[in-house]
Amino acid sequence: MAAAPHRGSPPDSTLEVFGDAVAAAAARHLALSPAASMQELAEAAGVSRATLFRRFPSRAALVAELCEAAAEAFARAVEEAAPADGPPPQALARVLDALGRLAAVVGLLGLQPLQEHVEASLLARTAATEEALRDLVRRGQESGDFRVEVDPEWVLTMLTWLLVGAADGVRLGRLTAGSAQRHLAATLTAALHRPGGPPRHP
Amino acid sequence: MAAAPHRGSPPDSTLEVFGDAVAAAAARHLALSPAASMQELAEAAGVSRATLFRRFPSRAALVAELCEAAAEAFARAVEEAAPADGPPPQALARVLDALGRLAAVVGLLGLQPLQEHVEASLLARTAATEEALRDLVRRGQESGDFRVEVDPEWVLTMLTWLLVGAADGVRLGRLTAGSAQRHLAATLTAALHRPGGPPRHP
DNA sequence: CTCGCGTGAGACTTAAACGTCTCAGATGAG
DNA sequence: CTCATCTGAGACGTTTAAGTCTCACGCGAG
Repeated sequence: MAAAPHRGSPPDSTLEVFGDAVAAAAARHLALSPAASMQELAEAAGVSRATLFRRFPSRAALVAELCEAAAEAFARAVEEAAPADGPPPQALARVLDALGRLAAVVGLLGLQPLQEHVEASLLARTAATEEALRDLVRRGQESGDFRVEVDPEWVLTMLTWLLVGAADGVRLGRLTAGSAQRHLAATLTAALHRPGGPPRHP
Repeated sequence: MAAAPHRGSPPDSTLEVFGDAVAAAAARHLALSPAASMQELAEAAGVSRATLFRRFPSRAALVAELCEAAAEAFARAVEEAAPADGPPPQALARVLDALGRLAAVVGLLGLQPLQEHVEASLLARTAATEEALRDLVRRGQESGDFRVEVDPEWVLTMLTWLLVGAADGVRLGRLTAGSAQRHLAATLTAALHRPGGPPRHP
């Protein structure tokens, strides 16, 4: 009987990422339990299995749609943080702040086993975003703010997997969302910033 | 647990972790493809499905055994690095060196979806190891070598997931095993070490 | 040569999940 | 009131992979 419990103000940021409540609930459950069946996902979303199939033609389509929404959110967050603008340290801070808030939402979806072509499509969607982040790293290295010995590729790896780790730590109750976000930012900052002094512009 | 067929000189470090060649091959394939069927795993190991079932009574048993071997290797590597001995910076370096070499072997197995009780058993096995690592962090903080604002819990999270990330980066061809290991160590070191000066012992 | 052991091949049963379909009840608009 | 629509419940067929079993082959030991 509980179709759409629209109450006062849903503090749930997954909603705005995944569009509707069913998708959001399914995403949450799928993140905790990657092998969940359509039955389980329907229960988690509070609808019947039939309704879930009406909304998503197949399980693969469901997973693909959720992962694409997550990738989209990731890409938009980075874009809005404008990594190409202003001094690299500040740009990095903006990016980390934006991504930290996404951890709980999209982190664990990164673990989802995907079909080949879906994974390729996701990589294609985020390729430009990743390149923008690599550019930021290189820009900071040229300006003297960031360590030159850090591979931009490793920065992407850190970003991706520490996001997942933050989400997992929160899931296991080992970290709070706030502390995870702070530690994520602090770690990336420490890894990138040169220990000595910031810039020198000859 | 069958006997180990010791032949000439296997250059494959997965062998010594997983005991026999069948288990090692299955582990490698399972890491790349977490949803692989017994058919696929048998082919990857170069044996028939029947033989795979003779070696492992069920798929769950296979996954459990591989993950337990990985956890065992992780725990042993940390123990042998003696995190409680000597100055914290050196102890940390030993631990990171040992774990970096394990990345390719055990990293991706951490992603495996496990049954509840198996996961619990793994966590129980590694609890002491994790506590030893937390102790190392705290010891370094008390000695003034490490930043006090870093949560030991976050260090474990970083360690775990950057290990996975390193393995994944190598799998995707984005990083080489050597560079991944170096970056892993550099990142943890940068995240932990105090930027100013090492110790002060009043 | 012959025995015994392990392996590969493949048939078979079972279990679980996917995906389709139908039908009855609830709800809201006109 | 009536109709259109959406939903839940559940039956149903299909597929896929797990797990079991049998049998024939190869190979080394005695």
